[in-house]
Amino acid sequence: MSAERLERLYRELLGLHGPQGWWPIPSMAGRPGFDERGYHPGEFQALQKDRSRFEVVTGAVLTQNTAWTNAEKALGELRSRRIQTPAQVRATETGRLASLIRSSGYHNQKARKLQIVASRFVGRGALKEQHAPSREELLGLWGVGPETADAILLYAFRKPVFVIDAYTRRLLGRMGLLAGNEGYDAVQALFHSSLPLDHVLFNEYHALIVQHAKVACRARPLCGECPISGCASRNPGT
DNA sequence: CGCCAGGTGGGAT
DNA sequence: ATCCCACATGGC
Repeated sequence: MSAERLERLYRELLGLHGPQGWWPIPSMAGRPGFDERGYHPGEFQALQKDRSRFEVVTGAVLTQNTAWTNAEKALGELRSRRIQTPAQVRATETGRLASLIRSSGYHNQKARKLQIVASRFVGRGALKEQHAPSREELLGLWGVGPETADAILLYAFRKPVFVIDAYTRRLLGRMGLLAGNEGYDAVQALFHSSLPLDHVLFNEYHALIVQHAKVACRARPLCGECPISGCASRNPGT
């Protein structure tokens, strides 16, 4: 079974890269006007948790098919303009929102997506963990596909759902664990049936896959740098 | 310059 | 159901 291979892969990635600590809200430290946590001094503490959670939701949309650094800049723009709550995102004129998140790419589409997603979370308690939306409800929102829905559930609401992305497919494909034509849910089922349903584990595991895909299992793989055992793709090339 | 980046929706087949 | 394409910016 692939369960052992997925368990071993996790241990190897963790040993290789160390804990990743996703979803860290990106640090704005050093930027003018921000304190060491990226917030202006004296911000209302009680709202920080909701803001932080909503920022994770926002980040999940902004990073769609986009380098995280570009999404992070857009998040910084929203933060510096105090557009940090669902109501504030919804109330911002769409064109202005788009210009603020320009660095994330697809900014016109993403501005629209953000306002739709924001609308779902407007209202008291809407961001509380016990009020987490269902996966089906998220998938019903225009602009939210399976990866974004799962990223929101896992990283914002701590639900044990494994996030499948292009990196996951590439890595597992090269390891010989995927044929290549499996759909999203089938790949996810591989993880769900092989591992304990633990949101901390899934959080760290997905982050480790991304890190490994960035430094070794790249589009052009650096197999010489990669000690992962049993990978089928340690080809002669490169 | 070309390729790649933590996808998704819509339209054609 | 499954391909194909538009959507867009920034880093290397």
